[in-house]
Amino acid sequence: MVTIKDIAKAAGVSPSTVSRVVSNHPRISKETSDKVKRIMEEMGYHPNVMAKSLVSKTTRTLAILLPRPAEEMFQDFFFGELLRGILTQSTRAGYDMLLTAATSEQDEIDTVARLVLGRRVDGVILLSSRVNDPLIDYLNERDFPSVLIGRADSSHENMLCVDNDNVQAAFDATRHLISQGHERIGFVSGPPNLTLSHDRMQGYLKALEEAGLKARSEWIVEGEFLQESGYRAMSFIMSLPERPTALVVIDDVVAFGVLRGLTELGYKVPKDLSIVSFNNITLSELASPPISSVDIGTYQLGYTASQLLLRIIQEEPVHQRRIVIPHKLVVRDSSISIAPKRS
Amino acid sequence: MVTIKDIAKAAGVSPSTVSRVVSNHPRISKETSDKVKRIMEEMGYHPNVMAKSLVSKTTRTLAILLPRPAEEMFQDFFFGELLRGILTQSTRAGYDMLLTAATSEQDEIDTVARLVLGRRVDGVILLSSRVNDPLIDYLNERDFPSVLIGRADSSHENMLCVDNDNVQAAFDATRHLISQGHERIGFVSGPPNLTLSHDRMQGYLKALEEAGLKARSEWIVEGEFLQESGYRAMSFIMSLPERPTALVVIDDVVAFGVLRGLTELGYKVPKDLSIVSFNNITLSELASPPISSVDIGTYQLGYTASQLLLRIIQEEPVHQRRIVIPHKLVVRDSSISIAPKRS
DNA sequence: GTGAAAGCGCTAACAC
DNA sequence: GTGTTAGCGCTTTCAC
Repeated sequence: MVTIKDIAKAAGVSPSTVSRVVSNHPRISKETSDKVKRIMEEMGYHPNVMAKSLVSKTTRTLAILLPRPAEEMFQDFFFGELLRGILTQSTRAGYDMLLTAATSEQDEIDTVARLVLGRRVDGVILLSSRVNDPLIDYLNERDFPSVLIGRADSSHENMLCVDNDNVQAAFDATRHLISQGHERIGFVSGPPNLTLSHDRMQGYLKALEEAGLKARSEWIVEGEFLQESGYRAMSFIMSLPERPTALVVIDDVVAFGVLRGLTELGYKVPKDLSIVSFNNITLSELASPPISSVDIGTYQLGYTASQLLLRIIQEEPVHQRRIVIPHKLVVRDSSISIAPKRS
Repeated sequence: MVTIKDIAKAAGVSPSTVSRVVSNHPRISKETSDKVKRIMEEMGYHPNVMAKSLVSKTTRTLAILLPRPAEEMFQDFFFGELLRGILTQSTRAGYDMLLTAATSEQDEIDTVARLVLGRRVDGVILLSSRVNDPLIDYLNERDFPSVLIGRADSSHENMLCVDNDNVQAAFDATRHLISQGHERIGFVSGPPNLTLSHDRMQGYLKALEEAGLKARSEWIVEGEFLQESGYRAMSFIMSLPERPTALVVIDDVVAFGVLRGLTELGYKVPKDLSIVSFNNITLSELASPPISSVDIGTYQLGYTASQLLLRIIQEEPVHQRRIVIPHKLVVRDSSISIAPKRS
């Protein structure tokens, strides 16, 4: 392994001079600089990252903290897109990304403690936000540079967030169904401890209320971000004596489960049941029928989060503690009523 | 930031004793150990990762080198599953994962040089293998611990690989179509510089040859791992005066593009064209009709690669330089002939 | 402009 | 069992 000393010796200068050449120190003569650079090239010198960060106290590395259980996330295709957004931005800025997954709740805190207190990374990006998230508490207490993709609950007002307006998004989705003539609309939600589930539920309820429609608790089903979850929700809802004519579904993968179950049972979408969901992954366009979905700007969510985090780390001024990425409802066949239904 | 010295001072021992306690050195008295541990707990001590790796010359970090362009990979849903396999195993072993993407070819070498020569990571996992890959040369020359997910070409015999038997997999897929009565079978391939494309092409050709069927060059189309690529391939093939009755497609996403195009044009699958593809992502089961696909054990591919790499790093004996993960053809509606066709 | 020296936080001989 | 010392590869005052 060739070190700064080896270069110094070969160039007949001191280690500090070599160090200065590497970091483009202003008052270093062009000659020495050129000579040292040539020798570095010849000897294949590369600075030792660990030694550098030991003294500089920065790592030029960010951590991505995967939600637990990570399985769901990976299965959800929009994760790849999110990752791509994060990676593009941070690579461009010269930062590396560390991917970490925790297994248990305790392990989650331990992992982040190791990264934060062990000065392993300069900042973290949190994916998915739960109500009363202990991780957010931990990071907040220590003032560690971090940004959340999602919304922090009210006890964490000063947490940096990149999020969608999920209340509005769900409102829009529900309004759309109402505009198609539906009056009996159900909601298939995700895990109740996620702020995401909570927000979308609010938007759904708000739209119903504004339209003077009543929400019925048996038309609201909670589950996971998994296909099976959609399948189960569908089974339950279709077994009700009084069924909704349309469904707002928390996630495309879940909607796919609903769609699949309906098809198996011989129901037609949108004729028997209309569907609108969220995230607009490739899958939703490819389903048959194609699923109407709210595009949440996944790539931009990741890209912006990474950008915001770097701004904090580099102590640049941050104007807003919460950045809202715009959403857009993409209407497809799954929610277009040919003949609007009446209750 | 609380360091080993602070603990030493507070406990009235020397820094080395604290270091020994941290690393569970055998000959340290239970009393001091307990006392030091208690104080560490109280003061919230966590070892500085950088300082530790500077002296130990290990980082307990592995790099995942994303293929370029990474976009394709991310869009391909099986990437998430692969990542999950890698992450599960390495997290279990106490290693962190660094995710890196390069932009240009030169940048690719620079990136890996920085990681390798800068002692940033202990090993790398390469995703996707190209013919004559300069990265593999680079890593090989320096004897740097690395594992390739895929097959290295013949000039890199000693590269560690975790792979499928892609020749056999494509052979199986093609045989299946032949057994369904097809005699005119086309192949939609991926980028020609990937060993993967090459291997699957070989298997396809071999199956045709064994069955005494002739391969026709206009029935073989190369593209990317993208849906649009499948769409284009479909357009081309369906515009031929003499068309195949079945298609082997390099990847599920591409097959999806083919399927989608066919549906748009009013063709029926499998009646007008049968399809078999590879990877068996969730999508293939969900398509209509569901797509027959070769399951390549994606999770296991990632898990095993990570395991093998750690074995190398820890200098444990490695019995085989190439581990083959078994594949399995999952037959679905897209390739089941009700009425076998004759040319 | 460049060199000498100290130190980042930790580990690992070598003493005793 | 535990302390002392040197040093991992680098940066950064402080001299000159």
